[in-house]
Amino acid sequence: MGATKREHFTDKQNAIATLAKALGHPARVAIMDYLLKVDACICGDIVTELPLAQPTVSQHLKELKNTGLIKGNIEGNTICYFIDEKALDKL
Amino acid sequence: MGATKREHFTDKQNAIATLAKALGHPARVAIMDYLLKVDACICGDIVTELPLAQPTVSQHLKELKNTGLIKGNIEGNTICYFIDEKALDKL
DNA sequence: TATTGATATTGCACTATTACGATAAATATT
DNA sequence: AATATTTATCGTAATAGTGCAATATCAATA
Repeated sequence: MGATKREHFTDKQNAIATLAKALGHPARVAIMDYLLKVDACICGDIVTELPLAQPTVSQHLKELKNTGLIKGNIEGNTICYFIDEKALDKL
Repeated sequence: MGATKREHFTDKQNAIATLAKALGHPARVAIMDYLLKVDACICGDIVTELPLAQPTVSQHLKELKNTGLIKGNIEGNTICYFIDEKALDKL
């Protein structure tokens, strides 16, 4: 074994667990903190802000995006990330 | 690599992440659900309630206890688990 | 005290997560 | 078009988490 048995739990329990898991890493908490503070920013700012390499940050951003906590707008060369207020309400 | 670089983040960010991580598994959400519903119960009830083997449940209970979300009173042969209201307030 | 019952711990197999260098992809600039 | 800039993806090493059978522990009871 080794994999979480999600199918044995309710949708609501899985939904809460998924949201909680997304915030279960300090880097992702730090990203949310930062986005709350600056309202919206480009990805590069977050990479500068965090003590992690760019690919690692990109990976964390992807996870936050996948759980719907943040969204990203492509603006030419850069990507503007911001918190999805709807998702934030769930918390 | 592979381990979370906790030392690079603030205490608050790590504290939030630790709490969130504890709730980042549906089994642990289910345990909290159950304890909220019945107020307090003995460990065996949780094992019966969950679709997981006893050692696995015991492990999840340990994690919840370690993060301070629940507490356990030894009552003779059994252990009575209940939610720590103080910890719940943090959420 | 031998047995039963409840919970915890150990040991192990398996899967998932974290981190980062290298590199790709795509737009902007020269 | 060539180059620089920004972000994503790939590949991979290291660590962490999940689940369970077997077993240990410890109180209750026969």
